[in-house]
Amino acid sequence: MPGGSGGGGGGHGGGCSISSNSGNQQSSISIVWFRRDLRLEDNPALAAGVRSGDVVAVFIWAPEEEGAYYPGRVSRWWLSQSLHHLDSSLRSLGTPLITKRSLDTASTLIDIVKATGASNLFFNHLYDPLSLVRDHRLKELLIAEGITVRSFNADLLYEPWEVNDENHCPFTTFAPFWNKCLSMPYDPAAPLLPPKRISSGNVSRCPSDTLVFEDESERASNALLARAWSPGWRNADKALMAFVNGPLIEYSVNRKKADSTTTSLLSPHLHFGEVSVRKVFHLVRMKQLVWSNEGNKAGEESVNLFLKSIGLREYSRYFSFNHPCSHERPLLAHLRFFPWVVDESYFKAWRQGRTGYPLVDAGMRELWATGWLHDRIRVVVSSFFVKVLQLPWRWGMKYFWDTLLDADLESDALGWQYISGTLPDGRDFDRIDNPQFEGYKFDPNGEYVRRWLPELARLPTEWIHHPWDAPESVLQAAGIELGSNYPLPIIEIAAAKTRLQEALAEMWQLEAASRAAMENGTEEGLGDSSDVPPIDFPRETEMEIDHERQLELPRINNTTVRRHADQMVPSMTITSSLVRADEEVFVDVDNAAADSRPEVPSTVDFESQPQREVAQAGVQPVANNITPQFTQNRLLNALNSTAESTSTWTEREGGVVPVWSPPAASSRSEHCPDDDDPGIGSNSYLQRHSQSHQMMNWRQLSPSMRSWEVENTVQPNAIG
DNA sequence: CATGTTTTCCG
DNA sequence: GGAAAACAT
Repeated sequence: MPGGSGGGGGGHGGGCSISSNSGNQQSSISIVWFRRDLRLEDNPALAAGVRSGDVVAVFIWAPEEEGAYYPGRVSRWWLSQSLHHLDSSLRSLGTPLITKRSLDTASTLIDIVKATGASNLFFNHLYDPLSLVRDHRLKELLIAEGITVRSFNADLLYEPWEVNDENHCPFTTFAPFWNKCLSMPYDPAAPLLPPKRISSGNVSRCPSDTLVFEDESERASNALLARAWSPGWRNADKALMAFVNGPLIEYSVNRKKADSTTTSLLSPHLHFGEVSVRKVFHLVRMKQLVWSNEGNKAGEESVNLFLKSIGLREYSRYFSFNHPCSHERPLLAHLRFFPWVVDESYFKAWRQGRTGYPLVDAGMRELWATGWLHDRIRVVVSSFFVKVLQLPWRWGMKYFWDTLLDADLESDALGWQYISGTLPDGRDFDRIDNPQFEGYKFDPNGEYVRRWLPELARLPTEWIHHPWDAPESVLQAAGIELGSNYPLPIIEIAAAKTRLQEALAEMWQLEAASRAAMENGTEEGLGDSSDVPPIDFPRETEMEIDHERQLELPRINNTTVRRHADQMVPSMTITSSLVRADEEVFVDVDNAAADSRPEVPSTVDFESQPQREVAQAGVQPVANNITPQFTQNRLLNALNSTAESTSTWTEREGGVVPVWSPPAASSRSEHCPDDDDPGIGSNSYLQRHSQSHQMMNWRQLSPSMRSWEVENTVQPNAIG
């Protein structure tokens, strides 16, 4: 094995636990670095800080480090609210939250160390590719400064490296993974209680920066979010309790509904770590026990289903950890050859909810207006995106990232790969779901469509999910003129099916050609050139949106260079100006507000929706240089700073820490570190080519790691 | 009640 | 597309 391993400073646990200045553990000062674990309850890093003495609680805002994945507007709104909440609760226990604006997290942390005299740094693990690399590097830097660094699992039931199949290999499909999680020999760690009080480190020389999460143009839209959501860990806990004691029991019977009233609505809370997934798990399992004793079949079923969705979140981290480029490249190798349709007008129609398929359009408008979508509808719109429009899934993923309140890189990457059929257990590649049928399945009475597509509000249920079949007289009576008032289907499903067949044929052809080229040793030619280049998110995206919304939105002036693709959400005004009151299209807002559970606003003014094609050929020039490539380069640069081509594990106090070093830097710097990953073949490909199908990931690069695993069955979260 | 037929459900 | 479940005969 190539020696050294990145964890040079680490070695064994003892090596890095040498505290500097204070001999007395009791009085040492710890930095507790909050990231996506914005809670006081069941927060192992915070608990460790409190236990070892004085605490300096820190949040660092360094969005530039996120590259292409600068958080979207609604996501930033949530973050700002959540931080505010965290700050107040920390203060009530005795210490403030220090917030810092930074371009380089590591050096900011070192500055804080110097300003406060801290000797420990505690934080909880993250599993997205950027964090894996950054946190590892940062850990080494701080250790080199003489700081004790410990990190913990606060986000998962089990760390990714704990869950393996009988051959000690990571699972490549969800079902066995989740079965294994549910039958582990030890339970997930029990949730920790919040500290009773926190002794504050001296932060007088460490002032907070004021963090700015929204600009003027965003304020109005953001104000409306507060109507529907309450960020913050205390509120997350309330939401959890409300769900577990309420809708959970009906979860299984309600899963055919498109509306949000029966979902947990926990995902944004979970994304920011406002609630511990282990707490969710334990609570839900208690319920399961009770219902199982009562012989409540439906209740048990509900719990299993709900836990499965928790499992998917868990799996998304697992997946990201094992395949650090999962947000950028398909897992199945042959998918690299799929000829995606790079058509920005399709993309635009999809974003605007003007595809001509009511269920899809309703979903896209809900997403646009509220930052929220029921999981079912996410599947509908994304599957339409990939299978019917055949747009590159990464565009869709990026749009979700920009618009969803619970945007989550790992979950969304998994979701889009699942939909795109790029996972071994993903959806069938060649079958297209028909939005018309799904419409009658998830929205049998058309209520959902009518709520979000006022222009179809008067169409009878019989035609609501396929207006193109409706007789002219019916359309007239409903005030619909297809093609002007509401679009005709952007693509016929039948046409989409044949087009998909053709595309797949082409994909297999290219794949075969590439493989042949490889075998002839002429991989230069086809192998390289047909490697899917990173797909740039269309440049004008954010601009178009601005233009189209300009009537009602205060907008950033044209010359401003937006550093990120973002959405501007139309104002949601409580109005009946557009739709007559007697039509009952809109839910009474007061009633909605009276509900104690957070609810998506149900009233929207769609006056702003463009009613005719926006004739706009001129694409605004915009410097949107933040593309996925940018991320890749960043990742690679970070990786290149550690020289060894090996990966290994390092056990440190407070946790097992993944240490990730890349394969030796290749000359193809534009590629992902795991670019040589052959991915997994389809079944047929797999049989033909049994060697190359293995999931090559960085874990397999290191034989040393294997032996480590065998020797150590440490529970990483066991602290104290 | 067994058997054939249609529908539903897939992570 | 194939298994399981619901439905029909």
